[in-house]
Amino acid sequence: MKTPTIKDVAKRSGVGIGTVSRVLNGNAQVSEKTRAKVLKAAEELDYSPNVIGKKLSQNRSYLIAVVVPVITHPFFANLTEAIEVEADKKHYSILLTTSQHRIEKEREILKKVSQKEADGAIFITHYEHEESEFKNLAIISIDRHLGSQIPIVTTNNYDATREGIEYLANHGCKKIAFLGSKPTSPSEVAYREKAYLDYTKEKGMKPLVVNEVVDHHEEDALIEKLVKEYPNYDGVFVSNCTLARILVKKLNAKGVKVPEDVQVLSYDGDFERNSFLRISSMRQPIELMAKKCVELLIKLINKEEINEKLTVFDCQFVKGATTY
Amino acid sequence: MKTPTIKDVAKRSGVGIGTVSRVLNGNAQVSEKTRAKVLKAAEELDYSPNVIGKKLSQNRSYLIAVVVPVITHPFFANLTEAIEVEADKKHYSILLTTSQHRIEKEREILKKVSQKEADGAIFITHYEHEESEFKNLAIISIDRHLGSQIPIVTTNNYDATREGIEYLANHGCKKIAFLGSKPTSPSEVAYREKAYLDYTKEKGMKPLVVNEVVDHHEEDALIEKLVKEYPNYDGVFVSNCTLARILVKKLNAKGVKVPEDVQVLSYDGDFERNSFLRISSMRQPIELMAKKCVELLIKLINKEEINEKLTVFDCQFVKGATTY
DNA sequence: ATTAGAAATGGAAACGTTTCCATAACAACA
DNA sequence: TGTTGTTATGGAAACGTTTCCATTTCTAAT
Repeated sequence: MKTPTIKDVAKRSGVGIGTVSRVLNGNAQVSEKTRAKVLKAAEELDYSPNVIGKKLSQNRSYLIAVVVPVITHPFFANLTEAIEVEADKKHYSILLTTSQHRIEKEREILKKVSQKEADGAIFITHYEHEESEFKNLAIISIDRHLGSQIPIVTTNNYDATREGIEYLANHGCKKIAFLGSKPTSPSEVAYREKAYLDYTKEKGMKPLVVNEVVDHHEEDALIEKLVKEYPNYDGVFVSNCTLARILVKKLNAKGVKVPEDVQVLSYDGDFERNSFLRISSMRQPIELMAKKCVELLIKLINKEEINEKLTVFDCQFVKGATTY
Repeated sequence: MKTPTIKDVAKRSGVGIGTVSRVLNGNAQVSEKTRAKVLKAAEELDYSPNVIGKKLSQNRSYLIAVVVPVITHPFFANLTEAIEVEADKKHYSILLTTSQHRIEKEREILKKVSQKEADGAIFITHYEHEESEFKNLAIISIDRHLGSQIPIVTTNNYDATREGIEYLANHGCKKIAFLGSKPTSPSEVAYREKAYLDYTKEKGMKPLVVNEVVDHHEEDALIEKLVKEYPNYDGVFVSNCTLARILVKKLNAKGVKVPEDVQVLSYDGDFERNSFLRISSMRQPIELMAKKCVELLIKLINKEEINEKLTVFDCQFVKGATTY
C-alpha cells in the first residue's frame, strides 16, 4: 500500500499532473469544476504532497541550520527558539545542529550546508574557520567575524558595556573590575573589554581585568582568579551571564555579599527560568536579533542584495538582585 | 556558475555517473584507477553531492522531528540535545519543532512528518490528538499515550515517586503533600499521583493533593493553592522541577524555610545550570532515554519489528539543597 | 457562424541522486 | 587462442515534485 503520489491524484480526478499541482498550490488559474474534482480525489486518497520531491524540483530545502555549541545553555536556547518562531512564519524549518564545543563537528555542519542539506545557516558559535569554508554559502553570524562576506548581527557592545559600568559607578562602586572569557576569534564581543579599558583610562582608574581565552569547562578556574582579588574591587562588569552566575556563587561561598560588598552587572541578559537570583544585566534583544537574522538569511538565500553587513541592536538595562 | 553535479564529475573524469556514485559512496567494487580519476575530478570541481537528490532517490529525509512545547525549558533542552547527539551518531539530523503550547502548531508538525519532511518524530509534549492523525507514521512518545500503536519511553513513575516519598518520610516528614499539574492526556506521568495516593492510604495518612490541569502560564495560581495550605505539611513531593522551583520561591517569600520547615523533593531532575539552589530530585536518565528513543525510531523508520511498546527506565535520587 | 484573445489544461523536461540491468573488460585457465 | 567466470562500467529508469510550452477550450465580440 504505497502512499499516493500526484500521479494517483491526477489519474483519479481525470486531469493532468500539472493541473493537480496548480490546484494544490493555488498559484494559477484553474476552473472551479476542475479544482473541485482534484480536491475530492486528493481527499479520497488522503494525499499529501511529498516534500522531498518539491524540494528537489525547486532545489531548495526550506531549512535553516542553527549552529550553536549546545542547546542546553539558556542564552542559546532562547535565541534558537526565537529563530524557530521567526523562521516558521516564513515557512522555513530549523535544522538544529550543536557543535558540542568541537570544531570538527562545526566543519561537518558547514559541509551539510554546502551539500544543500539546509539553504543557509545562522552561526552562534566560537570557532575560527578558514574563510574558504564559507564560500558562497548563505550564512549569518551573531557577534563573530566569520569572514569578510558574512553579515553580522550584534549589539552595541561598546556603548552598552560603558553604560553598565557607569551604572555601577553611579551606584556607589569605586573600584570596578572586568570579567570575561576572551573570544577565540575576531568578534564584536571584544569591544566589551575595550569599553572597560577606555573607561578606566579616562577616569584614571587602575584597571582590573580577568579576561582570558578559556575552554568552556575551565570557567571555574578563570573566575577563581578574580575571586582571589577581593577586596580589590567593589563592582564587577561581567561579559556574560554564565560567568556572572558562577562568580556570584563563588563570592557568596567566600562570604562576600552581593550586592552589599560587590555589585555584579552582566552582559547578555538573564535567561535562566525561575532563577533564585536574578542577575542584573544589559539585556540583548534576542527576539529582534532573531528576526533580523532570519530576514537577512532569507535575502541571502534568495540572492538579494544586502546592504547591512553589520546590524547593531541596543541592549537594555534590566535590574536584578545583584546591583543596587 | 552553477554548482557542479554528479554529471559534471562524470564528464570530467570520463566515466559514467553510476561509477561516480559508486566511488563516492564506496559501497561497490571500483577499479583503483577509476577511483583515482573520479576523486581527482571531484576534488578539482570542488564537488559535494546534493543531499536533496539523494534523499529523493532513497525517499528518505534522514531527519527526525523533535516535538517539544518550547526549547527554552531546561528539561526539554537537555532531552533534545541528548537526542541530537544520538541521532548524529546514526547520521540523522534534527528538525527542531516547537509547538509553543499550541495544539494547532502540533498538528502542522504532524503534517510535516506525513509529508516526509522528516522520516519520523519524537514527541515530548502534552496535547491529545486523534489516533488517526498518527496513521502509519514513525513516532515515539515520551511518557504520553498518543495512540495504541505509538511506543512509549518513560521512567518508573510509580516506583520512583514512592521511593521519593519514602525518602521524605525517612527524613522526618510527617505530613507529605503532593503537587503536580495533571496531564491533559493519558500519560505514564499519572502514576506519580497514584503512587502518592496509594502510599498515604496504606499509611493511614490524610492526603493533601494539589494536582490540576493547568495551562503553562497558570502555574503560579496552582502553586499558590498549596502555599496557602501551609503549615498543613512539612514535606512536598512535586511532579516536576519547574513547579518545585516556583514552590520553593513562593514558600521562601512567605518566610517558610526549605528544607528546615518544609522539605521539597521533585521528579524530573534539576537541569537548571549554575542554579543557586539545587532541587532534590528523582532524576530521569535523559541520555539513556534519548538513546532508546532514537534506536526505536530508526527501527520504526526501517519498518523493523518492535517488541517494546513500553520502555521503562529507573530514576535516581539526587540530593539537592531542598531536603535533608 | 466566425474568429481573436484569454483562460485552462496536459504532459514533457528538469531537479540530482541511487540502483538496476545489460554490456564490456579483464583474468585465468584449458 | 578461445572460453568461462568474475569484476567493472555505462546509462536508463525511478524517486515526486514544479514549471514551461504547446495545445485545447472557452468567452465574447463581430
